[in-house]
Amino acid sequence: MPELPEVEVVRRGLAKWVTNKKIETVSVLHPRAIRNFPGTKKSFSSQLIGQKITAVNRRGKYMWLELSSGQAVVTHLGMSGQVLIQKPGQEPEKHLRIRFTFSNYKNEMHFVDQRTFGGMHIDELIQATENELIPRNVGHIARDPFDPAFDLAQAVEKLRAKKTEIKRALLDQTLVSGIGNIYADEALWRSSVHWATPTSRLTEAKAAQLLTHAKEVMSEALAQGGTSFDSLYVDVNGQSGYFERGLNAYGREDEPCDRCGRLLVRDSFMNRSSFRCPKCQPKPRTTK
DNA sequence: GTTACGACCTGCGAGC
DNA sequence: TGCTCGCAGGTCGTAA
Repeated sequence: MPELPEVEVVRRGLAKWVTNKKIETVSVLHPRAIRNFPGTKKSFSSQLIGQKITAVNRRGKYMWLELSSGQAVVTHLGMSGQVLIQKPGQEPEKHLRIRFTFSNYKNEMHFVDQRTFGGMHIDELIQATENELIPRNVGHIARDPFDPAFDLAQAVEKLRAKKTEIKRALLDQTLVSGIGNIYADEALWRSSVHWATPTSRLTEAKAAQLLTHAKEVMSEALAQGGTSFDSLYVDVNGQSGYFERGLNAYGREDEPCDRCGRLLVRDSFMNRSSFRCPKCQPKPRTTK
């Protein structure tokens, strides 16, 4: 599933291949892929044709192509989205949703998405700070730990102020962005914290450690090209990452804990899974 | 205002 | 062999 490291791998690939390329055609093949765009498929295309891509940026799991018009094509990969650079004339992918061609680049850019949780829309860029433009609809997303302007102390304060369980807070993109289910479980394992621990019970030091571990594990994943469990996450060339081998908790039910040897367990959490070591990450006595 | 939870969606694997 | 059902999970809208 694409979380921050996976999105960053894709962003880097796109920045390399599509910066300064001029959009010639845009074909929307599935309406859900542009469900956050208020116009039609035709108006989506017509607004983009002739525009030059000037940069590719990211905040958390949101990525956007900056355009010469001052607008941006905002992209979220959802659970199964991919952005691929493909040679023209190749057999289209089964779940190809949007195809871009360029007037000054022979290859095509394909947005492919099996589960259609991802999508693209066109947005206006607004001034976030003196030197920073972000799409209007990304304004509510907090800075991620890789952002040079990320403020750890402020993030710790926001996290502890939230009256909820720690994992729910880690997944809240308005507090800290980029962390999804996999890296939340990994950060919690590294910090020996149970997912249901109330945020109010975390000391400042523990909350800071947790966010530091989240950044650490995502940095390691990024260095290995991201985490892949299947063909659903690949870079712009269709290559999978290797970080699955580096995971200590996620997806490792009934395997021994790398720290103490106890068998890891899987809990049901928010209609999804949470993996932990029952010895290193015991259930808190109270969840209030 | 804040928090919790269901819906969205498709492919795969398990179970019958 | 073929069918049904549960599971995967990020985001958003709605209910409490």
